[in-house]
Amino acid sequence: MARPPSALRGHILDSALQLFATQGYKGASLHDIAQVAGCSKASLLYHFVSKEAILAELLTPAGEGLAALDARLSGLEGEEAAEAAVTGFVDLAMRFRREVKVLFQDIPVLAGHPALGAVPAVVDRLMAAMVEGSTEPKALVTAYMVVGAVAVTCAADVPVEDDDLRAELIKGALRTLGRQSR
Amino acid sequence: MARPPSALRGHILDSALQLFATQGYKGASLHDIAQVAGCSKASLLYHFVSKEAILAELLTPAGEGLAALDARLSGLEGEEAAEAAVTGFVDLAMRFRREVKVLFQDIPVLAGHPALGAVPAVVDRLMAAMVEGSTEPKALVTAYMVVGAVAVTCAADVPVEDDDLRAELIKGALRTLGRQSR
DNA sequence: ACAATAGCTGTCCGATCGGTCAGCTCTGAC
DNA sequence: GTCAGAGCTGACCGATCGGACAGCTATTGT
Repeated sequence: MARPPSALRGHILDSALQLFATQGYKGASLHDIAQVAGCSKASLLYHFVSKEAILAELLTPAGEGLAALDARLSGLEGEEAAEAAVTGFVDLAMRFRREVKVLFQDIPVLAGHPALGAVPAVVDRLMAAMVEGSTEPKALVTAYMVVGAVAVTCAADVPVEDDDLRAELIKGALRTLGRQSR
Repeated sequence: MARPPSALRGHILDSALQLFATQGYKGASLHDIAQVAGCSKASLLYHFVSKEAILAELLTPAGEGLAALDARLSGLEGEEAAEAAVTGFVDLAMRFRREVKVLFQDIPVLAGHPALGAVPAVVDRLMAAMVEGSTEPKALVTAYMVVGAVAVTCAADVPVEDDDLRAELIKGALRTLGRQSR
Protein backbone atom coordinates (compact mmCIF):
# COMPACT_ATOMS: atom_id res chain seq x y z
CA MET A 1 0.00 0.00 0.00
CA ALA A 2 0.97 3.63 -0.34
CA ARG A 3 3.22 5.09 2.35
CA PRO A 4 2.37 8.68 3.29
CA PRO A 5 5.17 10.52 5.16
CA SER A 6 3.52 9.35 8.41
CA ALA A 7 -0.11 9.66 9.26
CA LEU A 8 0.65 7.99 12.58
CA ARG A 9 2.49 11.00 13.91
CA GLY A 10 -0.70 13.04 13.79
CA HIS A 11 -2.69 10.28 15.41
CA ILE A 12 -0.19 10.13 18.25
CA LEU A 13 -0.55 13.87 18.88
CA ASP A 14 -4.34 13.60 18.82
CA SER A 15 -4.38 10.64 21.17
CA ALA A 16 -1.93 12.25 23.55
CA LEU A 17 -3.90 15.50 23.69
CA GLN A 18 -7.10 13.61 24.37
CA LEU A 19 -5.51 11.60 27.18
CA PHE A 20 -3.60 14.52 28.70
CA ALA A 21 -6.82 16.52 28.82
CA THR A 22 -8.77 13.77 30.56
CA GLN A 23 -6.15 12.00 32.68
CA GLY A 24 -3.52 14.68 33.14
CA TYR A 25 0.07 14.52 31.93
CA LYS A 26 1.28 12.20 34.67
CA GLY A 27 -1.93 10.19 34.55
CA ALA A 28 -1.54 9.29 30.89
CA SER A 29 1.22 6.73 30.37
CA LEU A 30 3.04 6.10 27.11
CA HIS A 31 1.36 2.71 27.13
CA ASP A 32 -2.07 4.34 27.25
CA ILE A 33 -1.24 6.80 24.49
CA ALA A 34 0.08 4.02 22.26
CA GLN A 35 -3.06 2.00 22.84
CA VAL A 36 -5.35 4.88 21.87
CA ALA A 37 -3.15 5.73 18.88
CA GLY A 38 -3.20 2.12 17.79
CA CYS A 39 0.56 1.57 17.73
CA SER A 40 3.36 0.36 19.97
CA LYS A 41 4.92 2.33 22.77
CA ALA A 42 8.27 2.15 20.98
CA SER A 43 6.66 3.84 18.01
CA LEU A 44 5.86 6.90 20.10
CA LEU A 45 9.52 7.24 20.96
CA TYR A 46 10.50 6.80 17.34
CA HIS A 47 8.47 9.85 16.35
CA PHE A 48 9.19 11.86 19.50
CA VAL A 49 12.35 11.91 21.56
CA SER A 50 10.43 11.72 24.85
CA LYS A 51 7.03 12.01 26.49
CA GLU A 52 7.77 15.63 27.33
CA ALA A 53 8.49 16.30 23.66
CA ILE A 54 4.97 15.18 22.80
CA LEU A 55 3.54 17.57 25.37
CA ALA A 56 5.75 20.42 24.17
CA GLU A 57 4.76 19.99 20.54
CA LEU A 58 1.13 19.72 21.58
CA LEU A 59 1.17 23.02 23.44
CA THR A 60 3.38 24.99 21.06
CA PRO A 61 0.53 26.28 18.84
CA ALA A 62 -1.32 27.59 21.89
CA GLY A 63 1.86 29.25 23.13
CA GLU A 64 2.41 30.88 19.76
CA GLY A 65 -1.20 32.06 19.69
CA LEU A 66 -0.74 33.66 23.07
CA ALA A 67 2.47 35.34 21.96
CA ALA A 68 0.74 36.65 18.83
CA LEU A 69 -2.07 38.10 20.93
CA ASP A 70 0.53 39.73 23.15
CA ALA A 71 2.17 41.37 20.15
CA ARG A 72 -1.18 42.53 18.80
CA LEU A 73 -2.00 44.18 22.12
CA SER A 74 1.28 46.02 22.48
CA GLY A 75 0.15 48.73 20.05
CA LEU A 76 -3.15 49.44 21.80
CA GLU A 77 -4.11 51.53 24.80
CA GLY A 78 -6.99 52.26 27.13
CA GLU A 79 -10.49 51.06 26.35
CA GLU A 80 -9.35 49.64 23.04
CA ALA A 81 -6.63 47.51 24.69
CA ALA A 82 -9.01 46.16 27.32
CA GLU A 83 -11.60 45.10 24.80
CA ALA A 84 -9.03 43.58 22.47
CA ALA A 85 -7.49 41.67 25.37
CA VAL A 86 -10.84 40.21 26.33
CA THR A 87 -11.96 39.21 22.85
CA GLY A 88 -8.50 37.98 21.92
CA PHE A 89 -8.20 35.84 25.01
CA VAL A 90 -11.67 34.41 24.60
CA ASP A 91 -10.97 33.50 20.98
CA LEU A 92 -7.67 31.92 21.95
CA ALA A 93 -9.19 29.86 24.74
CA MET A 94 -12.00 28.75 22.43
CA ARG A 95 -9.50 27.64 19.81
CA PHE A 96 -7.41 25.68 22.31
CA ARG A 97 -10.01 24.30 24.67
CA ARG A 98 -8.37 20.93 25.14
CA GLU A 99 -4.97 22.51 25.62
CA VAL A 100 -6.38 24.73 28.33
CA LYS A 101 -7.71 21.60 30.01
CA VAL A 102 -4.22 20.13 29.95
CA LEU A 103 -2.75 23.33 31.35
CA PHE A 104 -4.99 23.15 34.39
CA GLN A 105 -4.15 19.54 35.09
CA ASP A 106 -0.41 19.72 35.38
CA ILE A 107 0.74 23.25 35.91
CA PRO A 108 4.13 22.45 37.49
CA VAL A 109 5.08 20.19 34.59
CA LEU A 110 4.51 23.00 32.14
CA ALA A 111 6.28 25.77 33.98
CA GLY A 112 9.74 24.87 32.74
CA HIS A 113 8.99 24.28 29.09
CA PRO A 114 10.78 26.54 26.61
CA ALA A 115 7.66 26.65 24.48
CA LEU A 116 5.64 27.95 27.42
CA GLY A 117 8.14 29.68 29.65
CA ALA A 118 6.88 33.10 28.58
CA VAL A 119 3.23 32.29 29.30
CA PRO A 120 3.03 33.71 32.84
CA ALA A 121 4.52 37.02 31.72
CA VAL A 122 2.18 37.22 28.74
CA VAL A 123 -0.84 36.45 30.90
CA ASP A 124 0.31 39.18 33.28
CA ARG A 125 0.38 41.68 30.41
CA LEU A 126 -3.00 40.40 29.23
CA MET A 127 -4.48 41.09 32.64
CA ALA A 128 -2.82 44.48 32.73
CA ALA A 129 -4.49 45.32 29.43
CA MET A 130 -7.83 44.21 30.83
CA VAL A 131 -7.63 46.53 33.81
CA GLU A 132 -6.31 49.39 31.67
CA GLY A 133 -8.01 52.56 32.78
CA SER A 134 -9.05 51.60 36.29
CA THR A 135 -6.29 52.66 38.65
CA GLU A 136 -7.47 50.92 41.81
CA PRO A 137 -5.11 48.07 42.78
CA LYS A 138 -7.94 45.69 43.46
CA ALA A 139 -8.89 45.71 39.77
CA LEU A 140 -6.23 43.03 39.39
CA VAL A 141 -8.62 40.62 41.08
CA THR A 142 -11.24 41.10 38.41
CA ALA A 143 -8.60 40.40 35.77
CA TYR A 144 -7.76 37.15 37.53
CA MET A 145 -11.46 36.39 37.56
CA VAL A 146 -11.84 36.97 33.85
CA VAL A 147 -8.89 34.76 32.97
CA GLY A 148 -10.16 32.02 35.27
CA ALA A 149 -13.73 32.33 34.07
CA VAL A 150 -12.85 32.12 30.39
CA ALA A 151 -10.33 29.32 30.85
CA VAL A 152 -12.54 27.10 33.00
CA THR A 153 -15.65 27.66 30.92
CA CYS A 154 -13.80 26.85 27.71
CA ALA A 155 -12.22 23.76 29.23
CA ALA A 156 -15.56 22.56 30.56
CA ASP A 157 -18.15 20.88 28.41
CA VAL A 158 -20.81 23.56 28.46
CA PRO A 159 -23.91 22.46 26.52
CA VAL A 160 -23.93 25.59 24.35
CA GLU A 161 -23.04 26.18 20.71
CA ASP A 162 -19.55 27.55 20.15
CA ASP A 163 -20.71 30.85 18.68
CA ASP A 164 -23.12 31.46 21.53
CA LEU A 165 -20.45 30.48 24.03
CA ARG A 166 -17.99 32.96 22.54
CA ALA A 167 -20.51 35.81 22.59
CA GLU A 168 -21.60 35.02 26.13
CA LEU A 169 -18.01 34.78 27.34
CA ILE A 170 -17.09 38.17 25.93
CA LYS A 171 -20.25 39.76 27.31
CA GLY A 172 -19.73 38.20 30.73
CA ALA A 173 -16.05 39.10 30.84
CA LEU A 174 -16.66 42.74 29.99
CA ARG A 175 -19.40 42.85 32.59
CA THR A 176 -17.03 41.38 35.17
CA LEU A 177 -14.55 44.14 34.39
CA GLY A 178 -17.28 46.72 34.88
CA ARG A 179 -17.41 47.66 31.20
CA GLN A 180 -20.56 47.45 29.12
CA SER A 181 -20.17 45.57 25.85
CA ARG A 182 -20.88 47.55 22.70
CA MET B 1 9.54 12.30 76.10
CA ALA B 2 5.80 12.87 76.19
CA ARG B 3 3.69 10.99 73.70
CA PRO B 4 0.70 12.97 72.35
CA PRO B 5 -1.95 10.85 70.57
CA SER B 6 -0.12 11.58 67.32
CA ALA B 7 0.99 14.98 66.18
CA LEU B 8 2.52 13.33 63.15
CA ARG B 9 -0.83 12.51 61.61
CA GLY B 10 -1.61 16.18 61.27
CA HIS B 11 1.81 16.92 59.84
CA ILE B 12 1.27 14.23 57.23
CA LEU B 13 -2.03 15.80 56.17
CA ASP B 14 -0.45 19.24 55.99
CA SER B 15 2.51 18.00 53.99
CA ALA B 16 0.33 16.03 51.61
CA LEU B 17 -2.00 18.96 50.98
CA GLN B 18 0.94 21.22 50.28
CA LEU B 19 2.48 18.75 47.82
CA PHE B 20 -0.79 17.81 46.13
CA ALA B 21 -1.52 21.50 45.58
CA THR B 22 1.86 22.19 44.00
CA GLN B 23 2.77 18.90 42.28
CA GLY B 24 -0.62 17.31 41.73
CA TYR B 25 -1.83 14.04 43.20
CA LYS B 26 0.13 11.82 40.84
CA GLY B 27 3.11 14.13 40.94
CA ALA B 28 3.52 13.85 44.70
CA SER B 29 4.87 10.44 45.70
CA LEU B 30 4.57 8.88 49.14
CA HIS B 31 8.33 9.26 49.38
CA ASP B 32 8.04 13.02 48.81
CA ILE B 33 5.24 13.38 51.35
CA ALA B 34 7.19 11.44 53.95
CA GLN B 35 10.22 13.60 53.37
CA VAL B 36 8.27 16.84 53.87
CA ALA B 37 6.46 15.40 56.88
CA GLY B 38 9.79 14.30 58.36
CA CYS B 39 8.95 10.65 58.76
CA SER B 40 9.25 7.36 56.88
CA LYS B 41 7.09 6.27 53.99
CA ALA B 42 5.92 3.30 56.01
CA SER B 43 4.68 5.70 58.65
CA LEU B 44 2.28 7.26 56.18
CA LEU B 45 0.75 3.86 55.57
CA TYR B 46 0.51 3.21 59.27
CA HIS B 47 -1.69 6.28 59.76
CA PHE B 48 -3.57 5.95 56.47
CA VAL B 49 -4.59 2.81 54.65
CA SER B 50 -3.45 4.17 51.29
CA LYS B 51 -2.38 7.27 49.38
CA GLU B 52 -5.95 7.74 48.19
CA ALA B 53 -7.13 7.68 51.80
CA ILE B 54 -4.91 10.68 52.53
CA LEU B 55 -6.43 12.56 49.62
CA ALA B 56 -9.95 11.59 50.64
CA GLU B 57 -9.49 12.75 54.23
CA LEU B 58 -7.87 15.93 52.97
CA LEU B 59 -10.83 16.84 50.79
CA THR B 60 -13.62 15.70 53.08
CA PRO B 61 -13.98 19.03 54.94
CA ALA B 62 -14.34 20.88 51.65
CA GLY B 63 -16.90 18.33 50.47
CA GLU B 64 -18.87 18.75 53.68
CA GLY B 65 -18.71 22.51 53.37
CA LEU B 66 -20.13 22.28 49.88
CA ALA B 67 -22.91 19.96 51.05
CA ALA B 68 -23.74 22.35 53.90
CA LEU B 69 -23.95 25.24 51.45
CA ASP B 70 -26.23 23.15 49.28
CA ALA B 71 -28.55 22.48 52.22
CA ARG B 72 -28.56 26.15 53.19
CA LEU B 73 -29.58 27.15 49.67
CA SER B 74 -32.43 24.66 49.36
CA GLY B 75 -34.72 26.89 51.40
CA LEU B 76 -34.11 30.03 49.35
CA GLU B 77 -35.52 31.31 46.08
CA GLY B 78 -35.04 34.00 43.48
CA GLU B 79 -32.74 36.95 44.12
CA GLU B 80 -32.04 35.77 47.63
CA ALA B 81 -30.91 32.32 46.44
CA ALA B 82 -28.62 33.80 43.78
CA GLU B 83 -26.91 36.14 46.20
CA ALA B 84 -26.54 33.45 48.86
CA ALA B 85 -25.08 31.07 46.29
CA VAL B 86 -22.47 33.59 45.24
CA THR B 87 -21.41 34.67 48.71
CA GLY B 88 -21.54 31.12 50.02
CA PHE B 89 -19.42 29.78 47.22
CA VAL B 90 -16.89 32.59 47.51
CA ASP B 91 -16.55 32.00 51.24
CA LEU B 92 -16.16 28.27 50.68
CA ALA B 93 -13.50 28.70 48.02
CA MET B 94 -11.65 31.21 50.22
CA ARG B 95 -11.67 28.73 53.11
CA PHE B 96 -10.39 25.87 51.00
CA ARG B 97 -8.00 27.59 48.62
CA ARG B 98 -5.37 24.86 48.62
CA GLU B 99 -8.02 22.16 48.24
CA VAL B 100 -9.38 23.95 45.19
CA LYS B 101 -5.88 23.95 43.76
CA VAL B 102 -5.71 20.19 44.24
CA LEU B 103 -9.12 19.77 42.63
CA PHE B 104 -7.92 21.48 39.47
CA GLN B 105 -4.81 19.36 39.21
CA ASP B 106 -6.26 15.91 39.15
CA ILE B 107 -9.93 16.01 38.35
CA PRO B 108 -10.24 12.39 37.11
CA VAL B 109 -8.70 11.04 40.30
CA LEU B 110 -11.31 12.81 42.40
CA ALA B 111 -14.39 11.92 40.39
CA GLY B 112 -14.83 8.48 41.96
CA HIS B 113 -14.28 9.37 45.60
CA PRO B 114 -17.19 8.69 47.95
CA ALA B 115 -16.39 11.88 49.84
CA LEU B 116 -16.67 13.89 46.65
CA GLY B 117 -19.03 11.91 44.44
CA ALA B 118 -21.83 14.38 45.05
CA VAL B 119 -19.75 17.43 44.17
CA PRO B 120 -20.77 17.73 40.50
CA ALA B 121 -24.47 17.57 41.36
CA VAL B 122 -24.05 20.14 44.13
CA VAL B 123 -22.13 22.47 41.83
CA ASP B 124 -24.90 22.09 39.28
CA ARG B 125 -27.47 23.16 41.86
CA LEU B 126 -25.18 26.01 42.91
CA MET B 127 -25.05 27.27 39.36
CA ALA B 128 -28.80 26.86 39.03
CA ALA B 129 -29.26 29.05 42.08
CA MET B 130 -26.93 31.64 40.57
CA VAL B 131 -28.96 31.95 37.39
CA GLU B 132 -32.24 31.92 39.33
CA GLY B 133 -34.55 34.44 37.78
CA SER B 134 -33.01 34.76 34.34
CA THR B 135 -34.78 32.31 32.07
CA GLU B 136 -32.51 32.48 29.03
CA PRO B 137 -30.64 29.18 28.54
CA LYS B 138 -27.34 30.92 27.91
CA ALA B 139 -27.30 32.21 31.49
CA LEU B 140 -25.75 28.85 32.32
CA VAL B 141 -22.54 30.08 30.72
CA THR B 142 -22.26 32.97 33.13
CA ALA B 143 -22.76 30.55 36.02
CA TYR B 144 -19.86 28.47 34.69
CA MET B 145 -17.85 31.69 34.44
CA VAL B 146 -18.54 32.63 38.04
CA VAL B 147 -17.56 29.20 39.36
CA GLY B 148 -14.39 29.22 37.28
CA ALA B 149 -13.53 32.79 38.16
CA VAL B 150 -13.92 32.29 41.90
CA ALA B 151 -12.13 28.94 41.93
CA VAL B 152 -9.14 30.02 39.87
CA THR B 153 -8.74 33.34 41.64
CA CYS B 154 -8.85 31.68 45.05
CA ALA B 155 -6.40 28.98 44.00
CA ALA B 156 -4.02 31.58 42.54
CA ASP B 157 -1.71 33.66 44.67
CA VAL B 158 -3.29 37.05 44.14
CA PRO B 159 -1.33 39.77 45.95
CA VAL B 160 -4.39 41.08 47.79
CA GLU B 161 -5.56 40.85 51.39
CA ASP B 162 -8.09 38.10 52.06
CA ASP B 163 -10.87 40.47 53.10
CA ASP B 164 -10.40 42.62 50.01
CA LEU B 165 -10.23 39.51 47.82
CA ARG B 166 -13.50 38.22 49.22
CA ALA B 167 -15.29 41.52 48.69
CA GLU B 168 -13.92 41.91 45.19
CA LEU B 169 -14.85 38.35 44.26
CA ILE B 170 -18.45 38.79 45.38
CA LYS B 171 -18.74 42.13 43.62
CA GLY B 172 -17.22 40.77 40.41
CA ALA B 173 -19.30 37.61 40.49
CA LEU B 174 -22.56 39.49 40.92
CA ARG B 175 -21.52 41.83 38.11
CA THR B 176 -20.77 38.83 35.89
CA LEU B 177 -24.26 37.51 36.54
CA GLY B 178 -25.69 40.88 35.58
CA ARG B 179 -26.80 41.74 39.11
CA GLN B 180 -25.71 44.82 40.99
CA SER B 181 -24.37 44.16 44.46
CA ARG B 182 -26.27 45.80 47.28
C1' DA C 1 8.85 -5.95 87.19
C1' DC C 2 6.54 -7.18 83.35
C1' DA C 3 3.45 -7.87 79.65
C1' DA C 4 0.66 -5.19 76.29
C1' DT C 5 0.21 -2.00 72.96
C1' DA C 6 0.65 2.31 70.09
C1' DG C 7 3.87 4.59 67.17
C1' DC C 8 7.08 4.12 63.91
C1' DT C 9 10.53 2.24 60.57
C1' DG C 10 13.87 -0.67 57.31
C1' DT C 11 13.36 -3.71 54.01
C1' DC C 12 11.35 -6.10 50.67
C1' DC C 13 7.78 -6.87 46.82
C1' DG C 14 5.27 -6.84 42.29
C1' DA C 15 3.70 -3.51 39.05
C1' DT C 16 4.41 0.13 36.20
C1' DC C 17 6.89 3.97 34.71
C1' DG C 18 9.79 6.33 30.71
C1' DG C 19 13.21 4.99 27.67
C1' DT C 20 16.78 1.94 24.76
C1' DC C 21 18.02 -1.17 21.18
C1' DA C 22 18.48 -4.72 17.79
C1' DG C 23 15.98 -6.14 14.24
C1' DC C 24 11.87 -6.79 11.21
C1' DT C 25 9.12 -5.16 6.96
C1' DC C 26 8.14 -2.65 3.24
C1' DT C 27 9.09 0.97 -0.28
C1' DG C 28 11.54 3.53 -3.73
C1' DA C 29 15.94 4.36 -6.29
C1' DC C 30 19.11 2.45 -9.16
C1' DG D 1 17.51 -7.86 -8.36
C1' DT D 2 19.27 -5.53 -4.78
C1' DC D 3 20.36 -2.18 -1.75
C1' DA D 4 19.38 1.83 1.57
C1' DG D 5 16.65 3.62 4.57
C1' DA D 6 12.10 5.02 6.70
C1' DG D 7 8.55 3.17 9.69
C1' DC D 8 7.62 0.40 13.20
C1' DT D 9 7.97 -3.16 16.88
C1' DG D 10 8.96 -6.87 20.80
C1' DA D 11 11.87 -7.46 24.31
C1' DC D 12 14.36 -5.63 27.64
C1' DC D 13 16.35 -2.11 31.21
C1' DG D 14 16.91 0.62 35.53
C1' DA D 15 14.20 3.58 38.32
C1' DT D 16 10.35 4.50 40.86
C1' DC D 17 5.82 3.73 42.15
C1' DG D 18 2.23 2.26 46.01
C1' DG D 19 2.02 -0.99 49.36
C1' DA D 20 3.03 -5.27 52.82
C1' DC D 21 5.22 -6.92 56.83
C1' DA D 22 8.14 -8.18 60.60
C1' DG D 23 10.22 -6.04 64.15
C1' DC D 24 12.11 -2.19 67.09
C1' DT D 25 11.14 1.35 70.87
C1' DA D 26 9.00 3.48 74.47
C1' DT D 27 5.05 4.34 77.19
C1' DT D 28 1.27 2.61 79.98
C1' DG D 29 -1.69 -0.46 82.94
C1' DT D 30 -1.35 -3.73 86.39
